[in-house]
Amino acid sequence: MEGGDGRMSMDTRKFRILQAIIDDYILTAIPVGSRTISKKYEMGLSSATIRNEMSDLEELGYLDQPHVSAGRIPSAKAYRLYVDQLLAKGAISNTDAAVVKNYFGKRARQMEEVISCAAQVLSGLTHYTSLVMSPKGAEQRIRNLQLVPVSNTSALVVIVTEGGIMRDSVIRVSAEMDADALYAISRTLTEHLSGCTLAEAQNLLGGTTGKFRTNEHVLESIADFLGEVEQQGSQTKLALGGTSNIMNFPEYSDVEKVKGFLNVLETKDQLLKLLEANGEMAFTVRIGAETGIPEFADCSLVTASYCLSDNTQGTIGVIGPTRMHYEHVLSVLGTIGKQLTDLLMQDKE
Amino acid sequence: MEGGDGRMSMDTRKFRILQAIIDDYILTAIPVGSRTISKKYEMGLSSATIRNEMSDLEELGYLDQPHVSAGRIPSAKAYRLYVDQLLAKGAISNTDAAVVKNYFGKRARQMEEVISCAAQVLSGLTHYTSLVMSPKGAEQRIRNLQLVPVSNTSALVVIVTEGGIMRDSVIRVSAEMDADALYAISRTLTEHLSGCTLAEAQNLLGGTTGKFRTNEHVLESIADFLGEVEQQGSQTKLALGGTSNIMNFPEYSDVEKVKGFLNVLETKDQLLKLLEANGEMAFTVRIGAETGIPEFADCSLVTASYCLSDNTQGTIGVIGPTRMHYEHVLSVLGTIGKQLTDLLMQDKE
DNA sequence: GTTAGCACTCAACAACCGCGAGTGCTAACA
DNA sequence: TGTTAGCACTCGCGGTTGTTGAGTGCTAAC
Repeated sequence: MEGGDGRMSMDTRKFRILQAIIDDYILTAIPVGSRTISKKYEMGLSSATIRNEMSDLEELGYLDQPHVSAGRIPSAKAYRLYVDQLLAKGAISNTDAAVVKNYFGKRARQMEEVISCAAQVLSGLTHYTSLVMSPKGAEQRIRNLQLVPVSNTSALVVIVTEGGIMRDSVIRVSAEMDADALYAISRTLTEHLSGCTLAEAQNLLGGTTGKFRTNEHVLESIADFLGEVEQQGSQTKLALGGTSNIMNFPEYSDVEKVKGFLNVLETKDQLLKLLEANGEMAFTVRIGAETGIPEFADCSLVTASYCLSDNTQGTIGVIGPTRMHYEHVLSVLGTIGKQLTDLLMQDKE
Repeated sequence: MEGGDGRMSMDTRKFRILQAIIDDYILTAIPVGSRTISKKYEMGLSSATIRNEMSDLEELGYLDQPHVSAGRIPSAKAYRLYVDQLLAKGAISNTDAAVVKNYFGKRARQMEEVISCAAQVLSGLTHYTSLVMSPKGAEQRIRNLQLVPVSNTSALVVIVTEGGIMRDSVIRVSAEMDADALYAISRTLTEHLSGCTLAEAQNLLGGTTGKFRTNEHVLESIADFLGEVEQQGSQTKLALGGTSNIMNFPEYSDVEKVKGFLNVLETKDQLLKLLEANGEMAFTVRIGAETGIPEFADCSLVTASYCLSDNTQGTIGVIGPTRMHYEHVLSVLGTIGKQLTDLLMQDKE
């Protein structure tokens, strides 16, 4: 057979047939037979010939057969080939950036809002489940700290860090402090703490009581708050979008499977691990078992990264069935990633 | 039969039997037969007698029969009776308040955080889906407005309103403003605007340019922001918890039903309408069709209210299958409602 | 190398059947 | 008069069986 003997390989015709099978299966989710290929996709070949090729493709590991009298479905290896070829070609078309830009409002906002908005856009455009992960909070240095009176006995602590990230919290203050007094404290604190990391600032406040001329209680509260902010900031944020989209695919017509899927999404640590291992690749595609999560056995995870500043980067991704519309997803991810980078870089200034 | 003739009514024995049926069905979700009742629940009556009573109960509309050779299931009317009697009895036991209190952190926080945290607690304790709605934002009066420098060309606007609700946003400012300049503006603005509603303040800023000694661009940005806050604040916030809990119930072992259910949850307007119509009742229970939403046909919605201040109240609620564990849900709702009221009242001061 | 033809396989679907849980009715009983 | 045992009846459920049809692999002819 073929070129002489037993050794058979992937020629272009086989590849074209495989491509057709993948395309059809992505569209319909039903095993595709030789007749379908020879008729729907004009190959100029009879079903019998296709059949022979399909048999070869199965032997090569690119096709699976659910049972003997069913059509073939692409194996993970097939998707891998398909995706690699897609990425090698490099020409990932760009989704209309204007559309995307429109989704995000115009205002600069808290990181969390941006993250969650991006997740909405991403799942809206792809119809899959989306993940958006903020960068691992690099050490934030304080730029400004200010107390704003809220009531007679409480004030709002606002912290602005270099990353442009702000956080606030209410603390109690003694009644005799008016706005000016609070401002005076704010100035002093900012003077001493600006440029410090959150941890340093916390130590500074905790250790040297009396150095600042105000009552200790307030300093203590602020120190506590700094600790909290640091903890919160250092842990990466994760937003999900379109979690129920998975139910639109016949692969998940079983409630138990859906439950398993959603459970994984809810326990975010697993996801974080998955998203962190991104490397410097523009795109990462994990197909089926490559995700390492049993519940995602017939899902693929496609991720891309965006940059917050020169050294910190976040990840955006999409989860859907392995028969995912990779080309479209890659295109959308690329566009939104770029968009997000722009948005956050400018925000920082 | 019974007391003379055709006219039959609900005596205590019938009631006890109905109660047993409801209890059993809530527990098992399978139609309950006469034998089960006479054996598992010690009535001192034979299955034949129970059978007669069940037949009567069906005629009275309290029981349904999926098909002739199956047991009976409680009708909506039965649940209604059951719940009404539960509410009349009044003795809704209190869930351990300490446990609940623990779930909420200690710090005072933004309304949204509290809302979403409450939803988590609620679904965690009940294993149903939970809804927490913030009160329709009553007109908020400004208490304080402050600009905090973020970078050379941008500042954070912090607004504190009487409700204790704070909001922030970044605006651009000209480069020559330092912290003191911003503080000066803040003082002036606070002086002029404190006590105003957000809308009034917006008008004031928009109309009388030049009255404040600073560049118009900043005032405009602040005015814009005020408008946004007002709009955001006036629309009620809604948080959900345990949305995927519904899949734990055999009533929703069909993916299509689950999808329908989750879709309703995602289009929040329907829910808001449902939650708003609460009245002054401590508790509201809507059973099956009473919800007015077809997708909730075999769900019940139990709501309770909490108070933010004397005149504004929010709603918390739970959605689960009609065979819901009402007693427990009412108890948890009561406790969390109280807890929430405390938390927010104190926060306000 | 390609293709028509044919025998074969096997999931999906429908029809069927027996089991058993549960009922309603009747007649006997306290 | 209310309660109960007994019995015939109903009908969903689970398992089996038969049929159909899509799809294959193989062979032989082109």
